Amino acid sequence: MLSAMTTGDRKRRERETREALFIERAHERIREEGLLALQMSKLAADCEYATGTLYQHFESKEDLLAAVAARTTLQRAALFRAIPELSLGTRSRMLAIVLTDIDFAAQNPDYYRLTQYLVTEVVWANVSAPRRMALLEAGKPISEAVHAVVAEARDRGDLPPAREISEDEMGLGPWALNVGMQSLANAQGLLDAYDIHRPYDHLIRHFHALMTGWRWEPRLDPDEPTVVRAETARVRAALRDAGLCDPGAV
Amino acid sequence: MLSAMTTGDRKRRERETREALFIERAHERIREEGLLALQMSKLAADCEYATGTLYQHFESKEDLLAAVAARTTLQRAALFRAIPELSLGTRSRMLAIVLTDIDFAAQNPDYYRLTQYLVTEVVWANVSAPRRMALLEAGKPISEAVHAVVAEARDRGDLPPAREISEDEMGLGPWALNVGMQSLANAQGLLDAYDIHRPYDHLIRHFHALMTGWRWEPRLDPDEPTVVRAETARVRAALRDAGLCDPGAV
DNA sequence: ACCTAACTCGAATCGGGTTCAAAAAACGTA
DNA sequence: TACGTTTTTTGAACCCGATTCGAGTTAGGT
Repeated sequence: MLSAMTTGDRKRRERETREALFIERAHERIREEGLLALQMSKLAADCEYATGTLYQHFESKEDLLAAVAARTTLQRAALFRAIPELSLGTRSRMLAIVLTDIDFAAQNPDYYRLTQYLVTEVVWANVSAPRRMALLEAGKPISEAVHAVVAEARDRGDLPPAREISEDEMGLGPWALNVGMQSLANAQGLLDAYDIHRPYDHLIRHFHALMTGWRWEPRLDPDEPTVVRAETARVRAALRDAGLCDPGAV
Repeated sequence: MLSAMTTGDRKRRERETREALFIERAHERIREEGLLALQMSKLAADCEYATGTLYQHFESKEDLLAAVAARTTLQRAALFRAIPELSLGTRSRMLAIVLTDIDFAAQNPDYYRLTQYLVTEVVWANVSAPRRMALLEAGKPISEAVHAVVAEARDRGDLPPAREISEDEMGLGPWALNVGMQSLANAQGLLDAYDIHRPYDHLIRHFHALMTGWRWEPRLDPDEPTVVRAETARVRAALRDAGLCDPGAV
């Protein structure tokens, strides 16, 4: 009885290790050769397993991709955990969240492309329900961080009391702005066609406009480039001091 | 010589008609059965042509999808042409642009999904250069409308004079907000997980926050639901009067 | 040592996008 | 109108890669 349980445990552990190996290697291959080049049989061979074994872990290729995305989302989400505790004003902490996301996207260009591809109906339809949930779940800490900062801002009076808008709905604005800018920035040739460069600088400025529009104090004019840049630098420095930001980030 | 030219013309016309037929039918099938179900050989058979003939018009399946998207983008873009001439304040005209887009998305749910799928690196890579350009080109009238409204707002003093931001870069904010909200709203189960409903109502409120943050007059508090709703109704009415909006829209 | 259940293997299957050699049509010429 | 040449159309064959599944292997229990 006891032995059955422990050997059972070992097998489960081994299974998880193998799954992690598949996910890890898949991510490497995507980083190196792109989504296009990823092949199930090649990946299996790479890990020294048969194709069929790979399919014991993932119902489909899309399912595997979702697992890769979930793993990276977990890493990404971890970056946001400590932000609500930063010794910065609430509005600056909100900026910290945006900057953290921008930097993460810059350092993991394939992550956004993968996510974008995944949530496409065609692809999403082939992801198993548990993995969909895992992916959604993995992002929760981010919205929790946003929620906490918004709630504190209201408590402190930095943000007017809610009338008909919840914390999450308030966070939806910057979230959508972020996602949208990532999409536009990633669409090959799109922004070039409009002669728009450095999209993330614009993201930051529009973010400030949005916050100021909601009367989040201290208000900051998005059209004061010097002030905007100074605030960005200040918050980045705070992130760096707290060790929440790779020194590599611009 | 003359005859050669005229018969050549006829052939070109016939070719274009056939291409339009393919695009039209492909769109129908996508509407009815979804992107997933579209098959090149089935589509060709549906139009009573051989598979190979279809490939005389489109280099690949993705190329065909881009053509479908371009056609719909042309229709969509046409809706924006007359907006700068509307007898509304500049800020309300900006809202008119956003509302028009929301309504179009609501009436053409597959259009956004298709576009989202198309700009994915994996898919975009298989679209021929001319069609990519055609798709980008098709959207130009939209950015021209935005450009015109922003320029007029500055002229009239509704919007402070540009410091370091062009008209297009100003329009980038609402654009990103729109695209982002569409993405989030389309990602099956995502917003539900955060208990967020009616994403487009929030889009409108965040839009107002963004505009107010840029000091676009007359400023409007995004957290005054009554005022926001009234303004939405007013602008929708103006669109309807000008015949720029299907009466079916909410 | 043997039996059985669970797992692993990879060659075979399958589906659908894409190609291409043959057939048909269109065109120009005598 | 008949004939050679070029262009277009055709759809069965090809190819690629995701997925499956029956044979072979391993591990646990007796």
